[in-house]
Amino acid sequence: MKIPKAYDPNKKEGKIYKLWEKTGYFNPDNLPENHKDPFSILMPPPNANGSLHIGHSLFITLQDIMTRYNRMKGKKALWLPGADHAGFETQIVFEQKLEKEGKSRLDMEREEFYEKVWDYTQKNREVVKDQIKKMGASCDWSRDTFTLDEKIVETTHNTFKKMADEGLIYRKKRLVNYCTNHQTAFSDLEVEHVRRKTPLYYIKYGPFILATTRPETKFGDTAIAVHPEDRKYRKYVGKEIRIKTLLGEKKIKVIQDEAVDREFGTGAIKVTPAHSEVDYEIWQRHKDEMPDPIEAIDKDGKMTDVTGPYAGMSVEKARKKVVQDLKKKDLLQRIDEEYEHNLSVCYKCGKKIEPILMKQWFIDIKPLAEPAIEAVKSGKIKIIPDNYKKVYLHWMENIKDWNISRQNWWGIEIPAWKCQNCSTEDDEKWVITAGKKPKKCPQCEENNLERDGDVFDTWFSSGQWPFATLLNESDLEQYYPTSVMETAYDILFFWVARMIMLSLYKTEKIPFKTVYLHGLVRDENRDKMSKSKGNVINPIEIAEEYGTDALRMSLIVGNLPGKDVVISENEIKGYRNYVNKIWNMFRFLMFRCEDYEPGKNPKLSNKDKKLIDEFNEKAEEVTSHIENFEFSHAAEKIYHYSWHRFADEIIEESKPILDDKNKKAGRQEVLITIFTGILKLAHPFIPFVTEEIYQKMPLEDKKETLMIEEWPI
RNA sequence: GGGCGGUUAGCUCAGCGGCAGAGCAUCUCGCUUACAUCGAGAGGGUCGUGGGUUCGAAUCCUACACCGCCCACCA
Repeated sequence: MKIPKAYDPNKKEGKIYKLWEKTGYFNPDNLPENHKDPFSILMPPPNANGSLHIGHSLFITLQDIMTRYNRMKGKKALWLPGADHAGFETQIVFEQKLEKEGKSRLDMEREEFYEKVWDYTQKNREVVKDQIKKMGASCDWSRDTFTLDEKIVETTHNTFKKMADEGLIYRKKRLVNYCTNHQTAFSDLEVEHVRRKTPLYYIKYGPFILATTRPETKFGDTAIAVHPEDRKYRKYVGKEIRIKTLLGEKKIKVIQDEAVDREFGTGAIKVTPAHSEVDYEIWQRHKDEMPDPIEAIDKDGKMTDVTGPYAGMSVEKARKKVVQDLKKKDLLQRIDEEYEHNLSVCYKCGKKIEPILMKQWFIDIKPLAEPAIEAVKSGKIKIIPDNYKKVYLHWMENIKDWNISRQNWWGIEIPAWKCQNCSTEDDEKWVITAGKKPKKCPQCEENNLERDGDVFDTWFSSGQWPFATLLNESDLEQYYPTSVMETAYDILFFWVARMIMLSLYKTEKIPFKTVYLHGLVRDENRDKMSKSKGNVINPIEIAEEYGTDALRMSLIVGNLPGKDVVISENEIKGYRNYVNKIWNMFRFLMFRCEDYEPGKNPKLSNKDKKLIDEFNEKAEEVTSHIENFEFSHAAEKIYHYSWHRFADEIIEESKPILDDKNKKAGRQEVLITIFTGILKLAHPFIPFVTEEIYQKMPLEDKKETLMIEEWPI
């Protein structure tokens, strides 16, 4: 057998993956009969709107390690892959693409746009699929699921209908986070807060001086609020006072509310329920003392008609003008330019989020949160690392109703129709179905129904991923609840928390037993990788240059749960060397064991036996690390043992022994046994090179693939 | 404002009560028929700071400093 000096991953990996696919063992239904107990992981579906990045490689590697390990352990291992339509995100990516071509979504009908995005995602899906394969993922492609597959859409609709029937869905005009740039509302999670310096304006309101950063919202003022214990304003409380405004005189009531901070500004604030979260809540508490909210800003971020001469102006322009005019009319006391506060911005475009009153669909979330809290508190769901348990519980215990409607085109449409006959402005009559358009309104019995048009927050459907993907009965029975949910810590609330709530609600079972959270991948300078910084490591290019196995090792060693992982090309190069080292151990063995016959069981010396025992001890350690989700330690141990113990010492010591006719056979047996053991232990981490070698090893009872070999110990 | 994590060799990080560790990088020597993508060897650390517990502290407690992250309605 002629064996090249260096292992060339690029030449081999594609072929090896094809071999694995050919065996069919990625699909647990095809595994040999002795694989009984199920093990299941659902892949967090990568977005079908771009290509694989290093973060994907990380989770693919972690999940593949768990899957391959459990498969070798004799489990009926299922790793179910998928792709995410990623509603809002994809719409933006696609709109940017259109913009580059000089086109816009608004030039076409909604159906046409939808079809185009559909085609786009389907193409991308194929690209991503090939890239996942390139990473060596041993997932079951026969169960590959797209988040817009019929069964997922149906499930989503069903859940919505069930919730609506049980009174957990409501549609209400409420203050929502609205991005005037993207023209959609968001849930609280899509809003980011940035620290900004904003001028704080002190405006005269009759006898009051009120501090605000947003003078342009003054047209929406419906009260002045002071703290209940603040004595200095006591004489005004409960009274309507007359004030001079830019639009003439106005009467406004003074109320008391705990939410007012006496230290802020002058201790009295203007209440603008239509454009501020705090103020909205004050209004909720004082409805009988205050008029209805006045909307001064519309969905386009323009001033409304109630603002008189300012109507139609953008918020920014209006603010400048209002400040100017206040000065002119001597209504501005002073400006504090040094004021710093938190500004809400869109997580995607970074532009200011405008809180405005809108009708949206909400989930009454508390009833869902309670069992989700219990599941984690009781330990039925274990979170690794465990400090995230606290983070999860804190969020869950303070959860707010979830706005699930988005004003986008790309996504799953909300199955709700409004009866045009029965609805009034204040009292809308909606018909909610499990997907199909209703024939008539149950009230007026006529068909004058109009679809809502909004789509679901993508996380509402992905939150149902665990049971939606396993819908056929035998899968649900065997693989649900799944064994592990492996994902990044930054989507703990977005996704993991929602999966727990929605799964418990719909199936009355936990969706997974363990949540393993990994960190973000950073460059040598600990910077987050981003295209604009130019520090991205493209996993596909790296895999082509150094091999997927090397990339996988570098992603795993030094990577602890919940912590960010730093990788560099230099490090990857180091693991490329390691992979080659393994290759050369194999080369040495083949060179010196040409006359080795498997299955002969030669007599072993005491020293030989000791070496085997030593390996078994190592294998036990590695196994226990994997069982405890300590993949970094497991990989490091295999690395260290195979290189610095097996190659540096055992092989070196064996050289003279292999020259000794009497001891040779026993030593060959030992070396081959231990090395085969190393291949097995290392397989989940570096599947390609180990498989390539395994295929060429002279072994008794050799399996079709190392993938289904028995785990040592 | 609340919470979490971190601070150990040049870099990335283990170790978490008993002689300071690994990988990468650096330096020296070596192309010896497995491998120069290699081998043999070397240098390099008051374990963030102060206090405490202990026979013994990188490890436990406590205060502080700095870095990072998350949550939060401070207008």
